[in-house]
Amino acid sequence: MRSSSKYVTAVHICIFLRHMPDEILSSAIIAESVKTNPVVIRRLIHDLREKDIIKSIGGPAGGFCLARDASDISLWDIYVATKDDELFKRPKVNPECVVSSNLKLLVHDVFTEAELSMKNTLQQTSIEDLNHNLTSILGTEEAGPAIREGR
Amino acid sequence: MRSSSKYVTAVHICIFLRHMPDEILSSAIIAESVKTNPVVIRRLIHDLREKDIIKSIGGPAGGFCLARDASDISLWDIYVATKDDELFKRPKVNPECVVSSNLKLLVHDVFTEAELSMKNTLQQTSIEDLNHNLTSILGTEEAGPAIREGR
DNA sequence: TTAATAGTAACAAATAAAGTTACAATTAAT
DNA sequence: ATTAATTGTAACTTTATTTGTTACTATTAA
Repeated sequence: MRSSSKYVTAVHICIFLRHMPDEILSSAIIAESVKTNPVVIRRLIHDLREKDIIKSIGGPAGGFCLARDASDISLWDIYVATKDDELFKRPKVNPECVVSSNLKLLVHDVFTEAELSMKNTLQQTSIEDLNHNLTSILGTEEAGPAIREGR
Repeated sequence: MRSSSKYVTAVHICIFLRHMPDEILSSAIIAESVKTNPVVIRRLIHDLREKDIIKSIGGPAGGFCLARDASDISLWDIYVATKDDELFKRPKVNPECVVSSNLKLLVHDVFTEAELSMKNTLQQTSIEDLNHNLTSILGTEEAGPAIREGR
């Protein structure tokens, strides 16, 4: 996994779970698909569980599946669930400098507005939409999807 | 400077240069204000120079100033100048997985649209606007701005 | 009771970012 | 011309963040 690709990896996992419906997938299977460690997957899913996007089942034959309908999970929902920092990180404040000490206040409104305008776009695409597109892509290829499922 | 706060630091520098008009500020002075090393400032300004946002003057008494009118430098201009990665970083592709191998294609359009909607917002705020707001903030405080200029 | 799974903490390794040193190029002042 | 202060940039070091790993407890189906 590349640096801080948490969000896109979470999107990957959600599409993956939708694409293999009616199946409970273990962190090991998901980790194979993302090419990472099962613990990394369980950690990432922790955030998605809190927002009721993915649910987990314990015990043997346990694993993960979407917590609600894929059409009810938007890219914005996943963005909110996985973000832990501000969209634009600020350098540490220098109280000696009038620009630095007022910077947060100066940019707050416009940065908030920028994030909200992004929200309007990301809200409009659901995991169901993305899985639908994926199915179309696979359908137009010569070979059937089966041999490409790979895991 | 905190991790990857390049963009907001660039915004800081531009406001700082506008706030001290008719002055050529050295990387040492700017570094003091940002609480970092002069070389870090020169490196950051490199990106802004390429986009004609800041210009540099060599030799003794050299330094930096805005390359064009502050009202003609928007937060979007600075965003474009300083960004070096995609807005949402993707994990490395796993060609064995149909979701991973098609992920870029699946999210490309909506992520591009999200960035464009952000552009619409960031374009509307200029360095002139931010400096104007800063001046208002300082004006409403009890003490005059002079003793707060600090550097 | 067993075994396979999730949840999570603690730690290690890898990667990325920031800071530092050093020096060539430029240029204003003398 | 010489000097000195500055930018530009490369190379390297340090620090911070992210990712990966190990180890363990809790849960639960068989």
